[in-house]
Amino acid sequence: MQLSVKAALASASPHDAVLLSGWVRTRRDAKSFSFLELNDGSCLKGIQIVADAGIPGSDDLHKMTTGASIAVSGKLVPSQGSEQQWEVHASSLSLIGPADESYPLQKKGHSLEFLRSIAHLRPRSNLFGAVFRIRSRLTFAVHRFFQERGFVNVHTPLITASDCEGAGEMFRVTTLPQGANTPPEQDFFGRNAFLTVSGQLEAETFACALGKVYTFGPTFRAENSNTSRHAAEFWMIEPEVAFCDLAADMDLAEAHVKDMVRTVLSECREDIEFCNRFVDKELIARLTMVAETPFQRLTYEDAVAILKASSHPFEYPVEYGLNLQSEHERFLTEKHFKCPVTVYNYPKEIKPFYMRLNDDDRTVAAMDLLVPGIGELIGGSQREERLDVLLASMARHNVNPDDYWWYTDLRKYGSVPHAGYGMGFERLLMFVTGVGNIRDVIPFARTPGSAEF
RNA sequence: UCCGGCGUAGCUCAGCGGCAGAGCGGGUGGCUGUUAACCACUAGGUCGUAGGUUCGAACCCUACCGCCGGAGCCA
Repeated sequence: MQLSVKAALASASPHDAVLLSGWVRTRRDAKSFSFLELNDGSCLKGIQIVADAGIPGSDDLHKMTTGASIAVSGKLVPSQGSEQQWEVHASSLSLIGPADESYPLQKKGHSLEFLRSIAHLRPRSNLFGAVFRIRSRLTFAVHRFFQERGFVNVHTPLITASDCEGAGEMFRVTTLPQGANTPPEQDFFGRNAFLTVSGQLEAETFACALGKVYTFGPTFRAENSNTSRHAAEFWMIEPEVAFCDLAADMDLAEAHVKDMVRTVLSECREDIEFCNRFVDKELIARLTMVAETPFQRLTYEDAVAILKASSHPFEYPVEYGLNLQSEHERFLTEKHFKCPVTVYNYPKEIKPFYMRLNDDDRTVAAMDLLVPGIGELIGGSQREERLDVLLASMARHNVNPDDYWWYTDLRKYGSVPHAGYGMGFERLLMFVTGVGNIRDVIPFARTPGSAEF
């Protein structure tokens, strides 16, 4: 019977004939037999293979070094060793693909920086195996969370012609030859085109038809930002809900974060425990707190008051009308409240044109959800649904309404209050694994000056 | 893009003006129901690149490249 290592380790009873295949992590030879640790990626742990000298295939044992791929058939039996419940007594071995002495992964730990330089091999390490199994499970959980609540998934375009969505520099998409000075009318789309920085505006059109929608896909930013929390290509989750105000939007965001955290705690336990042991010793305690504690919620104005009243020495000034800096956000969530915090109602001057103007005429219905260790995990808002107010806001932000005729149309035909937010999927992964660099939670990171693999 | 730090063996690092080093990993041999096994031996180097200072540079200076941390922008 062909078994994954995960299935073999979870077996309830011995088995006379099993077949496993995977990669050798380590081998220890005795005179008359060898121990092999076999890992196939199905789970964190490997299974111990006991191979007596002389069985079919044992002539190749010396080639079954760390990194080699092999197939093993034999019996699944209780282990005599104290560190595992089951092991396989091999009846035959088969070397599938050897790995010579240049194989770069050792049995012992490597730095994350080195593993980044061998991104094609790092999923074979314990940490990256765990991170990418969690990433997969969380991808599934995102869809489950929204589908269970009646949301419709929308595939918004990756190529867009809106050239100023207010979310940073964009990559241009063109088929024109390099250096050509051809007008955009002669380009592939008959105009300038770019990789999307957000599916929000398109998602709004679908929310104003299907009610509750979400997008979950890659987005692109051509910002030259060189930090551990930014990538040029990253995945974003963007729900958009019709007949929804900011309070309900914040409720959804909080439920969403809690659901993601509970998912990894219950469905990725072994991998999360590995992260807790080797990445961040506070991880499980923090995630448990997040799953169980209500999030704090306060206005931007109250947040500024708290920051001004604190004796904490901030590098940047705190003043109403200025953006909260990273150090301010982290003080609120890590030091002051010691739990996730949602800050809402920001001054209209520091937020984009599409956010709904509040009755005070000074603030917009925006919210940022801040979490310990990461800072901003979610940014969202109630959208401006009143055509005249939206047009005034566009004018204030120097946005040409003609470029957004389809967006303003939504306000002309059956306009409704609606709201949504964006959650960076990699930021979420950093938060639930404790991994400190975005390059280590995405399979092949694209950052300024770096697109190897 | 700005500020700071770091580039020495496959990996992690020490050496900081006078013979190029250690641990791990690799190879060879031994030993052992072992499990980051253990013991012995052994191979392995353009000290990031280019220039400069000096009798002499891995070490001091300059520029560039790369990486890391922080900041800005944001998710």
